[in-house]
Amino acid sequence: MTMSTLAEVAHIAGVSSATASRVLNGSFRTPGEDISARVQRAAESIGYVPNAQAQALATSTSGLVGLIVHDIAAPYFSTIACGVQAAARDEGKIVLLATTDGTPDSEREAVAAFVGRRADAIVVAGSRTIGVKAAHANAELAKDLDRYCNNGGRVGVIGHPIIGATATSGYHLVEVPNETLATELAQELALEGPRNFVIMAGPDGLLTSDDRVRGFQRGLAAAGLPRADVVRASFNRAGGYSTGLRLASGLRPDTARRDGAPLTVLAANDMMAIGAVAALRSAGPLIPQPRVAGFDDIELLRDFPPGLSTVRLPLAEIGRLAIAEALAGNPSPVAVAGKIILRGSP
Amino acid sequence: MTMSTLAEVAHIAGVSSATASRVLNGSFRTPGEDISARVQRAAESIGYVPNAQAQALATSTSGLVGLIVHDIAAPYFSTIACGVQAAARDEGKIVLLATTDGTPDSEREAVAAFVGRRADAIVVAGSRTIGVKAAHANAELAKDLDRYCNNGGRVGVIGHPIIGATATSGYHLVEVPNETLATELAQELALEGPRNFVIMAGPDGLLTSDDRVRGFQRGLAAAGLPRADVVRASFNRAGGYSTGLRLASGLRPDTARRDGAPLTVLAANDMMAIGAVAALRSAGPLIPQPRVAGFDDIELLRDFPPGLSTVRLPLAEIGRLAIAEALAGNPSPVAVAGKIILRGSP
DNA sequence: TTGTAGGCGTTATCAT
DNA sequence: ATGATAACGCCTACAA
Repeated sequence: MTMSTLAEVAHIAGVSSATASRVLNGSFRTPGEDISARVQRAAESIGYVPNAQAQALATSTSGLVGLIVHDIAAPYFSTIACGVQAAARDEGKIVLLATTDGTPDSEREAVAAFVGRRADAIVVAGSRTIGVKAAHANAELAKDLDRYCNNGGRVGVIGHPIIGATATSGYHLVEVPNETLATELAQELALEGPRNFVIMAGPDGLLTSDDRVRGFQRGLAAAGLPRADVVRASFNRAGGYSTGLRLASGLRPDTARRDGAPLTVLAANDMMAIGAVAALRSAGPLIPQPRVAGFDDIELLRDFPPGLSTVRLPLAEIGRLAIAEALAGNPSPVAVAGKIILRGSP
Repeated sequence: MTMSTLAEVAHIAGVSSATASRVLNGSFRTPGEDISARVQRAAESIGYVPNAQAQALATSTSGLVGLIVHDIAAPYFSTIACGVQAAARDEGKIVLLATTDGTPDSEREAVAAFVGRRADAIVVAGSRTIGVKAAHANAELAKDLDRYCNNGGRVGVIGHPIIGATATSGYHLVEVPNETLATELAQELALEGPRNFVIMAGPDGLLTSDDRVRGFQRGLAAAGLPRADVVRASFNRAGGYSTGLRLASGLRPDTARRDGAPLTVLAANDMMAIGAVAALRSAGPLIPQPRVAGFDDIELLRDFPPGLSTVRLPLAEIGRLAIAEALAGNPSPVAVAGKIILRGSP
């Protein structure tokens, strides 16, 4: 992996490397016409590609931005990544990707890798998890990010501030009104007639999930309904499927709720919702037919029958904002809007 | 973005930077116990994080791998990216992401950026497009990649070799039997009874799409059926939707095919398929009900009713292989297996 | 306008 | 075992 260098170009063109640098990478064309052409030709002839690492070292700006997600294969994150990528390209940055499964330890690793690369900004897209097990790693994560910020690094955070972060500048939050939107969705759904609600959530302590659960409960309360039971599983399709099976087994005709009102599952995200739908369907026809609502409005699910009621989040825009605000150094948090999407029959 | 340096650590610990380097980053613990501890403590105290760029410069190995996709938000690519990411992490590399929409020009840009960063390997995941418009850019792309290879770079390619590439080493191909699998799928589907087949494909010249179309036609021929019409659109849901609408309008009761056999759409990927399903559904109930088959077996679509017949590709494994083979320098191409998935009813 | 020289943060080759 | 010192490839005052 040894490629041609500026010095070689300069040698071929018969100029100093300073001059070569100026014509090839310098912003203003201080050099003269003829010499400039000579250098260009020399560079072209040997396929010179500037060593960005060396440039970064010399200029102390890497042109890199880091993106941390739980799982790039999940549509939620890949859509955010799309926005980040687009914005990064607009800014002439290139993106470093890390996936962490949401574990604070891998998040620390990812941050360390990005800081080591001297990324100009880091976007933390995945929601954090609080709780005793994660407490130490979270504290360390905050410490690492704080130090990065104090050294001039910018971090874009989606949804929730970094827990325990104290740096006074460098953090840029994209606020997502999860709780409010969840409240609205639950209220709308409560309007549709008598239902038995159950909430399908991610692990306790996963902030995004917790926000949405809280919102659902608030919405139900506002509609004069009792608190719903909360069943928890992993925050993805598999979690939705397994808890869906459990629910289905409780819905067999012989164990049907006495009031006969249909069940409505409020899932904390679309992936869980779709898992629940699949599980309920696998249990055969149920009467009354349960309904399922999700959150995020994953694009692929929009065509899914029966239509899933959900909350649309501008995911790509969220990603775009996270990186753009961070790079711009805009101090105040920005908020995005969501939209209740009511779909489906049964 | 100026952080503490090795020299600072060394100064605090009262040793030379060479020694500090050895204890902090050197593989073997040549230094003595006490001095080693002093350095560790010094590093910890100021939150020293080695500058990977400087390390890269000194060792001429960046620890970076590049990934080029058409669209990271598309499940096909995000699943591949997941495999790439996992394999990269196993190798201690970190991944650079670029999205190109499949245009050869952006692909060149991405390659240039990665080469500039001196990536240890580059994975080109998106299928290339051939044709007069792209000819020049493709040639340039091949030239850039060739040079990268000749300088010791590794490139992992998925599906098709780089068009016009001539470097004798450095390329590592993951073969995907698109044509064969398409043939099998078409044959299986032809077995299910009399149908009118139509092929829904991506743009002419998009290699992956072309392979699949060819395979479909071969399968139909093997089943004794005539060549199917090929309708083309963009290689995604939108393309499937728009051509689906066109098909639907040709299927109105008053224009029904005279032989009354149901229509089967062979879509060149799952996204087009799902778009077609949505379009056909939007046209209201049709008799006989058309069927749609896809390709890729996108995970989210597995729960989709009516079940889509499709071809399962081990996408994450493909990504993993592409990067692993490249990094390992394994000279011979590797092939992956696919699997016909028959699902659903009308 | 062009060239010279020093520095960016590490590693690696020497001596010591 | 440790410490100078020279690269690594580039940029940027500063001098010419």
